[in-house]
Amino acid sequence: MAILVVEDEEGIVSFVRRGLETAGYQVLAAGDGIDGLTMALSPDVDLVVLDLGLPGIPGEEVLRRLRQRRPSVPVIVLTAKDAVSDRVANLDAGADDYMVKPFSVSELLARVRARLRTGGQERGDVLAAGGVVLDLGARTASVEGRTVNLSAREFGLLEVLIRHPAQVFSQPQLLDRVWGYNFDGASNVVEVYVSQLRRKLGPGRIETVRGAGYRLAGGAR
Amino acid sequence: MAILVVEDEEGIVSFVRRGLETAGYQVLAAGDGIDGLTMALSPDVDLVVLDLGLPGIPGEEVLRRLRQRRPSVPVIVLTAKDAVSDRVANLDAGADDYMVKPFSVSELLARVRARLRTGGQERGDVLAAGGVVLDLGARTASVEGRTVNLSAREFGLLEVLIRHPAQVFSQPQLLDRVWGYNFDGASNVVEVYVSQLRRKLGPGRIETVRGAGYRLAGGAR
DNA sequence: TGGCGGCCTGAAAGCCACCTGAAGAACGTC
DNA sequence: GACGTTCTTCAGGTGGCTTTCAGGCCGCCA
Repeated sequence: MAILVVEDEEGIVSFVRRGLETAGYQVLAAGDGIDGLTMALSPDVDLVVLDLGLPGIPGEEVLRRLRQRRPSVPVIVLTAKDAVSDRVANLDAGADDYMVKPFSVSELLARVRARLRTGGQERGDVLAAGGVVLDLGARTASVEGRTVNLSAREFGLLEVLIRHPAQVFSQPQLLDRVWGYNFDGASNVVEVYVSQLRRKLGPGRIETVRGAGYRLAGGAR
Repeated sequence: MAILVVEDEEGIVSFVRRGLETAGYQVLAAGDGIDGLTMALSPDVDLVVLDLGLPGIPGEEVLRRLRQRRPSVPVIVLTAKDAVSDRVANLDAGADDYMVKPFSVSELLARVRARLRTGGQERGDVLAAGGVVLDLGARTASVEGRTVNLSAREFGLLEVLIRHPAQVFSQPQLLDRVWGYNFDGASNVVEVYVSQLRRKLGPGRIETVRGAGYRLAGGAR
């Protein structure tokens, strides 16, 4: 886990650095807003500790720009002010948490942990196979990083397939698992939904095994 | 202040209990992970002392599940291991503090006090996600700096959603978490409240996932 | 090569999940 | 007890999703 500290006071940087490194984090530091913003845009940075009292660009501006480019990275703001209105203003501006100077290292650590825990990736189980990623908690799907909108049935069908990559499921099996029907042979719903899924996922993701059923292509991608 | 001790060794339980009760805390005890998890989910419990060397469910699993349901409760972990990697692993897994056996009662008390001081109120009194800020103390929400006041139900619903940004919750799940119904089936209260919340928060904050439930829109802040 | 059966897919109809205004019931306050 | 607020139920309306249907395609086999 890499944490970026954007702070101009040398003393605070070394003091924070020691605490974070002891707790097992990798620490990067930037002395002003420009450097801070540049470094914060790197995907290697998992969390940002940002001082608002920076020389040059105001910290609020750094925060705003960072939010535009990387909306999901947790940011903990350091400030000297403690008015409630400031607090709310900062949270509105995109900070995830807020600390007033002076602060203790243990307090910082607690907030870092809390942010990496909840703000980071609190997602339910994520399934991935054949270049397709299914987030069961957020109910989203993506192919090669591209987000795909799925309806309930489409999602259910893909979930069954992705839970058992490369395994072939017959139409009756899928009808049972996805639709809950125990009966009825005269419906081509499965075919229709496979067709729709293929259109959304792109070609080559779902394979037909003639006379047997369908499977998710499991190959390395 | 009620503290839950999850520990299978009788000796340690009575020894810890005596220390905590002398210091004025109310003490609950559980002998295994299942009981521990059940009791820890009660809102009466203000802090959890968790032994990782439990019979049955591994303590790490208890910790993980507890974090999903009650992200804000402070947890102090007891363990026999002292490797730095273990320590980091536990903190990442959701522990707020960490003690290696054997330990002294005074050390435990110091850590309990520290946790109840910082964790008790500081954390979790303001939540922010998806452009919405929830002030748990004032029971208000604000969107883009504009304050909106919410009724109890509205607040409860929004709190569940904002604690798990981008996660989709089904109507039965929300009925359970916000209304406490175990089951009903024929009610559209959730729909009505989502509708009211949308009116107050403005469009685009709460998304409907047809056939699955609702979620707080993440991303753009 | 022709025929058959399994599979594909566009389009249309029906359904059902969801939305929302309104009204009555429950609650708290004075 | 009267009032205002909040909670819940109800009913009508809407749109997206699901399913069916029909026609065409394609692989397999005689």
